[in-house]
Amino acid sequence: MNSYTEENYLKALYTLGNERGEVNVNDLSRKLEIKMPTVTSMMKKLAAKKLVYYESYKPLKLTEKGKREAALIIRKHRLTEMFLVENMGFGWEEVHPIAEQVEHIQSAAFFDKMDQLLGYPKVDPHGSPIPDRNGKVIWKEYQKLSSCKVGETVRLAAVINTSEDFLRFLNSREIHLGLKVKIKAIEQFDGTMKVSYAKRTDETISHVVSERLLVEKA
Amino acid sequence: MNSYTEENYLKALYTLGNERGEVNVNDLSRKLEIKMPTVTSMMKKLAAKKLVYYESYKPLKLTEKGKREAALIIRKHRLTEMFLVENMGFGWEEVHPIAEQVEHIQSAAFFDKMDQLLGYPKVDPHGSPIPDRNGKVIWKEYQKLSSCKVGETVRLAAVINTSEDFLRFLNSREIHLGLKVKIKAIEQFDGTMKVSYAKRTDETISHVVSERLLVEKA
DNA sequence: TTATTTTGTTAGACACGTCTAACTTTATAC
DNA sequence: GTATAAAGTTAGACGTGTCTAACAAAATAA
Repeated sequence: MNSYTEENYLKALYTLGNERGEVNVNDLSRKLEIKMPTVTSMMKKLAAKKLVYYESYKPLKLTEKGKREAALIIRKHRLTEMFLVENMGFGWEEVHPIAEQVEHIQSAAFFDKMDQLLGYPKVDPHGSPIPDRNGKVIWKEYQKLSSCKVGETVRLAAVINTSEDFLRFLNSREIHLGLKVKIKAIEQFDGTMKVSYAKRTDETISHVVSERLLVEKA
Repeated sequence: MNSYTEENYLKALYTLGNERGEVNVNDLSRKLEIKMPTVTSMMKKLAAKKLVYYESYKPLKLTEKGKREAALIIRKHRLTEMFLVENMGFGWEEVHPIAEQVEHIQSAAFFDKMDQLLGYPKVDPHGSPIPDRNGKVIWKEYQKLSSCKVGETVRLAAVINTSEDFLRFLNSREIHLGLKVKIKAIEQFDGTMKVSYAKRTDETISHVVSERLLVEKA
C-alpha cells in the first residue's frame, strides 16, 4: 500500500503528465509546494516501488503500474466530488478540498457505493472523466470555446480550470455544464465573444475565460 | 490543529474514560496497539498542548479542552456512521472502519451537511449519542436487558459492543434498534432469557448477549 | 563558446511517531 | 513486609517526509 504522501505525488505526477506531457522535478516541486531535494528523494522511493521511471536529470515518467494507481486515486477523488454535488447538495466550487481528503480513504465498498448511488457516472462535476475500476480513462475530445466560430451553438462539457474563484465567477454568470451557448460575434483584436445562453441574450465572454471552457457541438 | 495521530489518542482516551473511569498508560497502549513508551511520550506532548493532565505514574485524564476536542472527533465519527447507514445503505456492522477514517477529515461544511441531511440525529446506528457542535453529549440512561424482569416489554435502544461479529450475530437473529422485546422467562442458573419479538415468538438470548443490549421501557 | 541562470542532486539536519532495552516505581502475593 | 510481578519511564535508535546549504549538470544568453 502507498502512503498518503506517496499518493499525492502519484496524483500530481499523473495530472501534470496529462497537462504538459513532460514533467520535471521542478514542476512537481512547484505543484506540491515541496522543495526539490524532497521530490528527488521521493522519486527514488517511488522508482524502487516500480511506480516511476527515474533517471538523474531526466524527465519523470509514471510506469504503467504508477499510472494505474494514480488513476485509481483520481477515480476516488472524482467520484467523491460527484457525490458531494449530486447527493449532498454542495456547489461544484466547494468540493475540491473535501475530495482531496476523502480520496485517501481505503475502502473499496465506500467508493463502490458512491458509484452505485450516482448511477455509474462517467464524469465529475467539472466534466473531467472518472477512471473505471481498472484505472482506464476514456477522455472525450472536446474543443475550447475559444476555438469556435461565429454562428455556432455549442454545449458546455467541461471546465479546464477548477479553482474556486473561476467556478464562482461562472456561477455568477449562471454558466454550468450542459449549458447551450450561441456565439453571436467574436472581437478579432482580443478574442472577446458575444454570446447568448439561457435567458441571457447579450453576454460577453473574455478570451481568458473562453480558453478554459470545453464544449461540444450542440 | 491536532495531527491524525493525536486525534486517535484523544479519542481512545475519551472512550476508555467513559467505559472505565480511570485510564492508565497500559490501557491506552493496549487499546491503540502502541507500546507504552510511545504512549508516555505522546501524553507529554498532549499535556504540553493542555489536552491531557499528565503526571508520572498517575492515571491519565483529559482536560476540558481535551474532552471537547475528543467529543468533536466522536461527533464526526458517529455522524459518519449514521450517514453511511441512512443515506448510503450500509449495514450497521460495516460502518465502523470507514468512519474511523472519515472522522479525521477537516471540513466543518462536510459534517454539517451530513447532520442536516440526516435531520440532526441524536444517536448513531448503534444507539450511541452524537455530541453536539460544542462537544456536549446527552447520555440517556438505559438499562441492560440482563437487568430486566420477567413479563417486562422493552425497546432496544443501544448496543454496548459494536464489533462486526456481534452485530452480524444480531442481524442473523433480526435484532435491531427500536425492536420491542417481551421477556417470557429467565433461567436463574445462567441468566439465559426466553423472549419474543416481531415474528419470533420463541427465542433464547444468552446472558453474554443480554449484557450487551441496552433497553428502555416500551 | 564562454558566462550565467536554471534545474537537479548530495549531504546532513530535524520533527514526528514508532520501537527495544534497561531501569524505576507501584501493586500484588505470599 | 519482603519478594515478585506489573506498570511506567528514560534513553537511544529508526523510518518517513520534510528542510537548508553546497555542489553539479543542463539550458540559456551574451
